[in-house]
Amino acid sequence: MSLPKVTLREVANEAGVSIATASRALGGYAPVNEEIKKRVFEAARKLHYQHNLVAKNLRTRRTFTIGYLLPDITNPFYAGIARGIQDVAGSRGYSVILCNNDNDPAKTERFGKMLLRHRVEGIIYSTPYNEALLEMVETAAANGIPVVNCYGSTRVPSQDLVWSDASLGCYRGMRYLLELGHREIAILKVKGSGVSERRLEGCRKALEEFGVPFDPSLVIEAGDYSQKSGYLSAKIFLGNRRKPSALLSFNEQLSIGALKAAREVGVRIPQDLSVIAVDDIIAEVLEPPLTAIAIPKYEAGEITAALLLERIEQGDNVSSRQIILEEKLVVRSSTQVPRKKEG
Amino acid sequence: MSLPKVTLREVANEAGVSIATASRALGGYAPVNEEIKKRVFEAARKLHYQHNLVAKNLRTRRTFTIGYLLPDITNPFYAGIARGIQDVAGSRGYSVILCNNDNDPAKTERFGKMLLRHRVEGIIYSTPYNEALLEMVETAAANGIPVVNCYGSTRVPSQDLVWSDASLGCYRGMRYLLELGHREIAILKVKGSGVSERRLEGCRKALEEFGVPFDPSLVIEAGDYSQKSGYLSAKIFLGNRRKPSALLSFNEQLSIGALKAAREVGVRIPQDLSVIAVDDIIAEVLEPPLTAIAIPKYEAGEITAALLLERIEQGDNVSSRQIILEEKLVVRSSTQVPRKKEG
DNA sequence: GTGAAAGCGCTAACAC
DNA sequence: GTGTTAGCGCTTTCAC
Repeated sequence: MSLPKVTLREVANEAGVSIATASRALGGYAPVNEEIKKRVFEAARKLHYQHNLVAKNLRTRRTFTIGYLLPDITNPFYAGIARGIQDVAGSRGYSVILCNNDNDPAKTERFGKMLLRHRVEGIIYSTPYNEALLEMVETAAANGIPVVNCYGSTRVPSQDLVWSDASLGCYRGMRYLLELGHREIAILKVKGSGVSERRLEGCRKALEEFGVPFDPSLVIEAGDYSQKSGYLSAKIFLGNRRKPSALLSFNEQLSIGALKAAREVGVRIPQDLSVIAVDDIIAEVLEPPLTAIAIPKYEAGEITAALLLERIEQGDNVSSRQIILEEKLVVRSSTQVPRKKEG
Repeated sequence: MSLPKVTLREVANEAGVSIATASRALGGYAPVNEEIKKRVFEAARKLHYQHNLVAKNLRTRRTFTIGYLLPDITNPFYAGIARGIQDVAGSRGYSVILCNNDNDPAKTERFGKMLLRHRVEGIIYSTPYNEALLEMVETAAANGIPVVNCYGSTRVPSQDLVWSDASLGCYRGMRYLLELGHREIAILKVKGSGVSERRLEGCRKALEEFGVPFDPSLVIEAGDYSQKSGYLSAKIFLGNRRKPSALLSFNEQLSIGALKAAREVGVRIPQDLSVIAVDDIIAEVLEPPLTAIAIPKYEAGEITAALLLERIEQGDNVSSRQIILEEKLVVRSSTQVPRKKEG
């Protein structure tokens, strides 16, 4: 392969100056005679010189690279965050290495080590708790490389954290349903999920404000955040004698399953059942287009990256920050006023 | 920040051996006395030594890093490819730097240069043609770093190319409709798209095999691959006197728009109109679940990465390869036999 | 302003 | 098997 790699030495020779001068001219590290500068640039162009960042990084002990540890880039939620991160990192001259860990501790450990060895200058993570993640964060901290949490484990103490207010989001959704006149509102949550608990809090707060007693029997617990779980859970509550007039589900995938179940048993949306889903990835193209509680993934990514770069560049002497973004309600056609009660 | 960074020197001192021996022990570059080896590992562990890849990379002139140039990771199509790439790269010890260029020549140029300066060992691209892309590919080639095209510009000559057979995919979709008995089949393509032309070829081949004359008036040209274009185009053909019994659309987003238009004018799917879409990202959760022609994005990513790594490791003396994957038909409920013609 | 030289942290000859 | 030494390609004192 490859032609003889051209280094600063060649450029310097071609321009008839020392390596140091060539470096200074090209890198703008120190003032260089204009005429010489021109000669150096000309030589570099002519030889197709490509600045070797590996060498530079070794010498300067900086890499302008950060790592992003996420479950799966194929999940649009994380893709949104990733894009936000990359946009601000890129605009400030940093590259980012993506690591899909599938929430697998073994992969987390492998990638974590890899990032540290690559001497990334900072790490962002969006993954749930496990031992390997905790250890990664700790050794990173011990090595003085900042770590910021963006929708990742709340059980891992990290310097900065970016999330959105799950409680507020659901408070808003619930309020909207209550304002429409709904009083029997089913809630589709996920068992054992901390976020689900916070969402539930928001719901309760709204109910309280409307003087509607919280009814635990209207809370359905799905096994996980999947379409299938949503489908199965919805089948159960749709089969009950009790007919809620609205459903607030804590995840888009769950809602898709619920929609399918509703269609199968002839429950029309929104005429028979109003539906709100958390997250707004494909809600708009579903049938009917879903009223949704939108999570600001892209903005979260941007802000997270900004916090990280600040720590990298200003040094690590800032106290830890928690940024909680808002989740907004996007009203579409899956919600309407409830039908009058029969009987 | 940071504790005094521990280097091989410290580890060697701690273990009471030379730097070279420590390096050999840790890196497994050469046989080392078992007992000494143990001492070195123990010292490394004790000091929390992290192998410095920047230094190693400079010395060995390798980086085990590749670059992936794509339009936008937020687009599930590219996210699928990216995941395939990262999985095989990761499993073979390579990291990948993602670059979202939004098809913007300026970004393409910036990222291209950045990758070369980082001394990536190979580049994969999935972006349409522009001058900057062409130049990037050429300078990479000139520097001996292999470049592989995965669903990227067919106008840029590259060493290897991975695509799927657009013509075959649509041939299969068309055949399926014809087998069901459809004879008036509308085709929703995109103006000025090379892929669309190949898809059209597949359609014509199927029609020919069934002895059904190709009718250009059934081909609708959308302005681009967006929902809105699909909606507008569908509105037009649904309003015509001529009522095709089926629609084959060359993109999922187009189909979503078409579905919406159909609902608005009371055309039921599949009773009044059978629909097939190309690509299978959210086709399953649409209403009705769409029969789709699936594009093997993940597999394409895997294969592309494998080809690239092969070139990196075996050297560049293989002749160029073109891998054309199959697109498969996934039958769901948006297609059925046509209704009998009225009158 | 410019050049000589040291050295970032590692690996790989080369001797022993 | 092990140690000594010479770089990888840069940036950055330090002299001039």
